[in-house]
Amino acid sequence: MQRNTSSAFFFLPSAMKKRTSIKDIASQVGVSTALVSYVLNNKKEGRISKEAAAKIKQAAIDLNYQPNQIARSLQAQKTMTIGLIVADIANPFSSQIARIIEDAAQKAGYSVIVGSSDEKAVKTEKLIKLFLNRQVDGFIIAFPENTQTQAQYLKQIGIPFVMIDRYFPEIISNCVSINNYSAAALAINHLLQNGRQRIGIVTYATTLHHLNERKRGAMDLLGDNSVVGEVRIDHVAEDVSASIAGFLALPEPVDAIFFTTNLLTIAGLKRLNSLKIKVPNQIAVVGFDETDAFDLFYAPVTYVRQPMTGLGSEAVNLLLELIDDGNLLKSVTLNAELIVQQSSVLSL
Amino acid sequence: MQRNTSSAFFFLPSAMKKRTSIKDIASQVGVSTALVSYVLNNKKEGRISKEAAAKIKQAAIDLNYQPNQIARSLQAQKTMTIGLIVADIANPFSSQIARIIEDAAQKAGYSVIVGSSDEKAVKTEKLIKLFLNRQVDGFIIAFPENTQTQAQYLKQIGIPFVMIDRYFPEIISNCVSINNYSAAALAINHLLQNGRQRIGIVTYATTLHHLNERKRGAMDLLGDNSVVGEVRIDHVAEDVSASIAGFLALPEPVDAIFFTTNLLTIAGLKRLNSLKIKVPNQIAVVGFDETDAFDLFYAPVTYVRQPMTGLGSEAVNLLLELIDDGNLLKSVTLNAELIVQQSSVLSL
DNA sequence: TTATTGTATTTAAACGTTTAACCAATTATA
DNA sequence: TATAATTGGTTAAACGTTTAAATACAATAA
Repeated sequence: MQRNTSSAFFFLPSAMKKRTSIKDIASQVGVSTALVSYVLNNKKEGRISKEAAAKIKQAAIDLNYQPNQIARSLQAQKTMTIGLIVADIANPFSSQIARIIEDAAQKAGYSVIVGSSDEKAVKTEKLIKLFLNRQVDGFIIAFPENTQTQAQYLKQIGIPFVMIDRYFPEIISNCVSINNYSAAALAINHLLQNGRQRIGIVTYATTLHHLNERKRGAMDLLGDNSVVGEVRIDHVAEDVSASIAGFLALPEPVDAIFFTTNLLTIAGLKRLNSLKIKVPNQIAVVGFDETDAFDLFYAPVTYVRQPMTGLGSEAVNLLLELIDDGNLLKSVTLNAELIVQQSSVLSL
Repeated sequence: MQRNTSSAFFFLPSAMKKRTSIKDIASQVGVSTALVSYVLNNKKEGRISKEAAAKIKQAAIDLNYQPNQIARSLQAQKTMTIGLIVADIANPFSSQIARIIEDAAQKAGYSVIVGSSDEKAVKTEKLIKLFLNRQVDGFIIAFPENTQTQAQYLKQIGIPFVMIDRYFPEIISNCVSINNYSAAALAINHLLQNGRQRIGIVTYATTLHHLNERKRGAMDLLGDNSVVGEVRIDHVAEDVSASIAGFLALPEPVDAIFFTTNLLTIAGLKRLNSLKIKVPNQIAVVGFDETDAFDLFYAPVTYVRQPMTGLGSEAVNLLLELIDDGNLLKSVTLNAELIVQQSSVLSL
């Protein structure tokens, strides 16, 4: 019985055809695998005969050769892969950043593997382990609360990583973020300049430094006039409603609200809608982060716009530098801008 | 001069510490690497002495051993990785799907590597090549226009893949999508039942079958009463405005508009806003796909809701089945539902 | 005694690359 | 003519796993 390749193929578990390797090219051309590798990688230029090179290149095309990146990674001890951990890839802030990082990484020949932490320390740790096992060359991470241990671990094992958006002031490490304090100040100053006196701040009940900087930036300007509503991350709708209710029940009710994240802003606007509170007439609103939703609100929402492209591309740049020189220590702080729309200005 | 490990470490290009391998465990315990592998993978149970097993497990913990998934992949010819190609990960539809796929894949021990095609055939092809080189075990792809060639190529090389959302009727292959025809019919019937007579359809000028099914589902119900505005994908704002202008300039202007995607809906609402057209009084609106923006519109938008979780998890399930049995041929069609809100109903 | 069976472990090859080191043949140099 | 240099290529090891097959030893059976 004759057993050609196609009958052997019959016995494969799946219908998947075997891919051609450097070995196949070598045996077809009648040279060593080393030579094939040299030719295909343009190494040892000039030290290889034109004919051999031509034959090899042709065979590579004929056989539709595609290098096996896994084998390459194993040998090079480098996977050309970046692990990205965001809070939730379904959140527009995360997905926009992810997109920018994807593009920037791709330009440098890197792929990105993404995971969502859901703001949970355990999930973060799991993802880090998982990505480490997959031998990523470095991480870009938006660390959730209480993950100092994980950040320290990464430092300890010496793998390159950059914190994005979030950071721990007590851990010196590479970081790309905006100046949250002044971003919040921007928002509050704008409200004050537009005649608002009592400004409510809605933020998360959290130890996350970047959010607390936003709160601090706002409160430092408001002094005794500031009122804060704190929202539990797993009770957003409920606690936002409660915060707003609290603001309105004050002897001197608020005439403006500053929300410190996009999700809080959206929840807040929904609540204000259902309370039939007119924006900006009764209450002025300033949000954080860009989303389509803000533009569709009857009074398009004024918001603090983070430089997403800057954040993403700087994070990738920094990581690549870091991969090159593990001892580098560098942080990038960008500035946010205020996009003024109708939700905060009576005259508009 | 003494050269201990820490001084050797000094010469590494980066600050990265070497990870411990199965070989390190083997030499520390004084056994072969094979035995270590057997123990750590719980193979050959009962055929290994308790003491050896215990010593190995302890050493693995002491040395903080983490298996190298790359080496494993090379040997197993399986990377436990899924390649996901979406139109644009920054689009909420894509990122929601991505999130669900990420979770479902993770449960099965798979990681996901994502790429955005930007609706371009060339980018799709690039990503496919890239992911193939990275030896993904299978693909989940939302194919853009004119990528039949790429789909055929995947079939030809025999790698498992499932089309999600988009599909080519002429290519028999595994697919997970909604019934777009009846989804559109759902929207139109609702408008008709609410007394709308002249209904404009805003859709992309495209050969994408799923979108044309939406158009067909709508037009079949409307017959001669239907008017269609077609939007070029790279001129969304401009062409949506033109479409709406066209609808209004008709001898018998439209009293309702059905948008076939989320981006079109958002662009349309912005335009209606700036034209100060009252929704639903002057024009009723039905959109497609869920987004926060719809709820923040002054008349929360009625929309066709795709079962995102269903789509994502079915896609993963199907792909896993396919990886198991490459000859399987199966498609999953889910139904969409209509979320009725104020944008389409006067009485609400 | 020799074979047989079991148990515990090792050997060695394989996965697909890359690359330092080596080798053979030809040409140039002393 | 011997030797060095150049040209064009090969060998073999390595990356970190897995795993079929071999082996070594002890206990049991014939």
